[in-house]
Amino acid sequence: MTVSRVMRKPDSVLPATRDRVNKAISDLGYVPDRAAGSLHTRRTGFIALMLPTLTNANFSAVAHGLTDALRAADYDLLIAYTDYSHAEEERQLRNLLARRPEAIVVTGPVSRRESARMLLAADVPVIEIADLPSRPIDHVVGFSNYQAGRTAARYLIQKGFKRIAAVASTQEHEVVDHRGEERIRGFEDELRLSGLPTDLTLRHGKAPVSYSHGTAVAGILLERKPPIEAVFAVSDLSAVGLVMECARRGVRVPEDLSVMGFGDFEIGREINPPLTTIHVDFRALGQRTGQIILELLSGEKAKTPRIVDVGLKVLERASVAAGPGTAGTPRATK
Amino acid sequence: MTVSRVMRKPDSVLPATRDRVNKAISDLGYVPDRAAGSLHTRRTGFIALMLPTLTNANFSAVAHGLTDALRAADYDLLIAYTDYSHAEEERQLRNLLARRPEAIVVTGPVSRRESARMLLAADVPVIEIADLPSRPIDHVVGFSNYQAGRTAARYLIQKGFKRIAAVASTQEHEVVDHRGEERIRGFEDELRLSGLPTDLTLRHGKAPVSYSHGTAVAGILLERKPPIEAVFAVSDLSAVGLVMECARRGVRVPEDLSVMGFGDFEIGREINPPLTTIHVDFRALGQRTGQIILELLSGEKAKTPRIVDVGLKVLERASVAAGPGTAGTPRATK
DNA sequence: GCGCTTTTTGTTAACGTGCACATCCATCTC
DNA sequence: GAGATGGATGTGCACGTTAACAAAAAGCGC
Repeated sequence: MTVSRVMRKPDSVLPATRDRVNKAISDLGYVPDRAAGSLHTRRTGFIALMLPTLTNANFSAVAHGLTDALRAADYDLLIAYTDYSHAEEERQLRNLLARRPEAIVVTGPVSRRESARMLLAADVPVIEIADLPSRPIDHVVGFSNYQAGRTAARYLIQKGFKRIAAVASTQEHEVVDHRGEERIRGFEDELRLSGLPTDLTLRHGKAPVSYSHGTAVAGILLERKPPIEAVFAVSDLSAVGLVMECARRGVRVPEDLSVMGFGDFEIGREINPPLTTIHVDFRALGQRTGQIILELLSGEKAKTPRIVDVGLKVLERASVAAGPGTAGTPRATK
Repeated sequence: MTVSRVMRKPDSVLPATRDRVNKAISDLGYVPDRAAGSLHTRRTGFIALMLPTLTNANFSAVAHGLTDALRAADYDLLIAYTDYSHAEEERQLRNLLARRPEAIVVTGPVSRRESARMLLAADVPVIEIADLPSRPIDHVVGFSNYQAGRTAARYLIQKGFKRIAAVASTQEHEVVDHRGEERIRGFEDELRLSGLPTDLTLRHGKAPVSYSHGTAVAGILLERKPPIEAVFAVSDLSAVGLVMECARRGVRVPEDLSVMGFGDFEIGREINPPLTTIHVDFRALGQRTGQIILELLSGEKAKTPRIVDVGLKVLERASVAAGPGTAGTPRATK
């Protein structure tokens, strides 16, 4: 007991005793067992974070942001990833709950009923991030992937393009990039509103998409007749692969094909031409999530679910030009 | 107790009872508390993984590989990252140990004496990964970063280059990319052995390096007189940034400057020209680490520390040409 | 130095689970 | 039908920690 006091409120122990205890701690290399402590205090110090994958800079940024916010408060992140599989999500969720996290952060809307039931039963704050679910379980810190898609389409339409394609992964039964699909849905809806065709959407491969996705779809995309004028890729990574493959084939971006991505990955800024994309501040999203968790756990829980939209913005760079529908390309008007 | 039996050996309970229990479990959304279980069984099911950062595809690959290997055995990964800071490493380590992991995986050699002492006192298998420490604590699954550097230098020297630079991050007191430094050390040693100057090494910014590191050093590098013929970057990411900046400046790679990276990041394959680099199979490294942990924990522990070198190989791509010291460039000989 | 207050240290019990053992009940054997 | 057998279920305890309380020690005023 005195040891416990030395570690937790050193001032309540006489300096002489404290020194003796500290010596013993140091000699033995004693580190208290938090599992045992948790059992008594009912506080595990775990925050669960469920991501589709770790191999994605934006999701890593969320983890970093969360850590930033939680570091001072001595919470540990318990990270799980699902590889975009619903079955795996449910499995991982059960695992996580067995660790009694004090809050649970899940990426995007929880897909399965069973998963949602488990979350409700766990009776801890649940924060869905990186999307705005139509029927949230509890709290939300995200942005509308649907609106991201519509915004992208609107941008390309305003630029004067008519033949606009989208590229995404295929939808398999268990493995679905739900947020990517929402972007595609918004994109196609916006095209429809402008009376443009939506049958140019190209699906290939399994989520998550990466550079090779873009290189793989480039061939198919470039063969389309009449030629496609602009493409929106669900992810910058695919968009970058596409731009690179265009360079290899001698197809000029944006003169021959305009390319737009999503996610504002660092590489998009560096390639030539720099990639026009949609930016979401994922690190801030993670930090905001962390702050909300701290508020919720510090007891001042206004019971009302918090819904935070961190927004998004188009980053105009050079991979999108003006389309044939405009008076002329910026180049021509100069 | 009967509930415990239903969950762990269902056959030892009468079907009728089992059904009743399962119904209650399902109604309540009961998930057993592993912390409480661990207290009794002395098995937490945690494997600790300490990484410098999550925002690095190769380290993420290690995590994925580890998970692959451990998934079947019902272990959970407890991931911590240090942002390359020694102080943070020690802090995180203390945190991790409080969770009583059954094995601890740390990236690279443990830098601080205090950290090493804690690991020893924890009395669980320790696996140092992604390097070959000269004085390992316990087990090792890695490769020699020093040899990676020497290999890179040897490759560039054989190509006929004389003025060869290296780019890396600066060494700050607390924030050091130790493995990157090892590569630079090996690189410079090999240059020295060939009587080449080592004063062309350029340091910039704090670890970890990324694309912007490459773009930032490009200017300085290209101003050197007489001109530098080839560059080795501690990371592909920096190398890619460098190649991109060269493209913007009209400097041809590899005709005007040969560039070599390390890590075989996916983007290196996609850029133009594709990046010559050193490949290490980080996913396999993670899987191998997982296998070894399973062997060690399944009791058949041959007490002898296991030292596994997963090796590395040069991936010859187009960003390195033949140097001025050769009879001619490959292009010329054709 | 005596009684009082305050500070420091010690004791007990409980958190949720699972092993070991105890008990119970149905079935079988003779 | 009494006793033995074996399978199913229940009970007690321990794991390492900490809150609450109890006890002891130290400080203080007169």
